[in-house]
Amino acid sequence: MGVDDFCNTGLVLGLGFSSSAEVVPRKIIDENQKPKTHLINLDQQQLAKGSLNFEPSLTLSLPGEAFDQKFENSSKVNHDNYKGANCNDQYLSRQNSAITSFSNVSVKREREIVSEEAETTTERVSSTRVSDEDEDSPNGRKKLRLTKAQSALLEESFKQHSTLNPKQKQELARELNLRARQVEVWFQNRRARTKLKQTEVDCEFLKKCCDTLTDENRRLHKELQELKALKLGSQPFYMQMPAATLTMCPACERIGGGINPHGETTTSSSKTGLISIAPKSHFFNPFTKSAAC
DNA sequence: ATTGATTCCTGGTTTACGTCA
DNA sequence: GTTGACGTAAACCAGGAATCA
Repeated sequence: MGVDDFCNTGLVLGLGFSSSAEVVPRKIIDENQKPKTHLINLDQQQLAKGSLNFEPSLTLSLPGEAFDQKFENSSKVNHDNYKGANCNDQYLSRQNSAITSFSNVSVKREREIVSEEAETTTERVSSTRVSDEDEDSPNGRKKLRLTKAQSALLEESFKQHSTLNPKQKQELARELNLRARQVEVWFQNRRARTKLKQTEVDCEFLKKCCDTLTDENRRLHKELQELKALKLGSQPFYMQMPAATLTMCPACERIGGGINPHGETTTSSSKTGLISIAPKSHFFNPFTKSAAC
C-alpha cells in the first residue's frame, strides 16, 4: 500500500485547522446598526510570532464536499458596506498627462476619467493635496510614499476594520491629507498582503503536516511488515484477529488491541482465544500524543 | 422577471522607489 | 559616486458580484 493506493479511492482528504484568532466571517454591527458579515483578520503580530494555536482537523469526504468552506467564506465579501455609496470617492490618481497614453481605454475608464477631472478641479481649488505635487510628472504615475504617521494611522484603522465604507474612507482621507482613492487602494493592497501572508502560513503548516504524515505512513508500513512476519510465523492467535483491530502505540511502537501494548491480555473473551474489540476510529493526529499511551 | 448602469471587490500586473552589494 | 539587481508597495487593470432603477 502506498500513496498511489490512497489517491485512487475517490475520496478527498481535507486538512484544515481552527485557531484562537478568527478566520471565518462573523456577524458584526456597523455604524448604521446593520448586521453584516465581516472578515476578521488574523492579528499580524500573532502571525509574525507564529503564536497562533492551530488545531489541525483532518476530514475524509467525498469530492466536492465542504473542504473549501473556509476559503469560500474567506473570499466572500459583503457588499452591504457600500450600499448606497455615491460617486464622490471615484477619484483616480492617474494624472491628466497619463490619460493620453492609454489609446484604448474602456468606456468604464472614460467615465472614471470624466469624474476624475471633475474632482480634480474641485481639489485644485479647495486644497493643496499631494496630487498637486504631481503636476510636473512626465508620465503621470509619480509614486507617493506614505509617511510613517500616515502608515501608522492607516494600519490602526485597518486593525479596526479591514474594509471601509465611503464615509470612513472620506474621513480617513481627510485626516491623512490623501485622496479617497489613495486610501481605497491602500486598503485593497493591505488586504491582499494579509491574505498572502496567511497563505504562506497555511503553506508552511501544510508542509509540516505532510512531513508528519509521511513519517506516519512510513511507520505504518513498518507495522504492516511486522504483522505480515507474525502471520507467516503461523501463530494462530494472530490469524484469528482482524488486522483492523490491531493498534500500535506510536510512541513505543508496540502492538495493542485486546492485548495492552506491553503484552498482557486484558479482555475477558481471551478465554476463547478470540479477541473481540469494537473497531475504533483512530486517525492519528500528528500534533497530539497517541491516545493509546 | 429582465436588463443595463453603477459601485466595490479580488486577483494579478505594472512600475516607481529605496536599499544594498 | 555610480550602477544593476532586487524587494516593496502604490497604482492600475480586468472581471465578478451585488444592488438599484
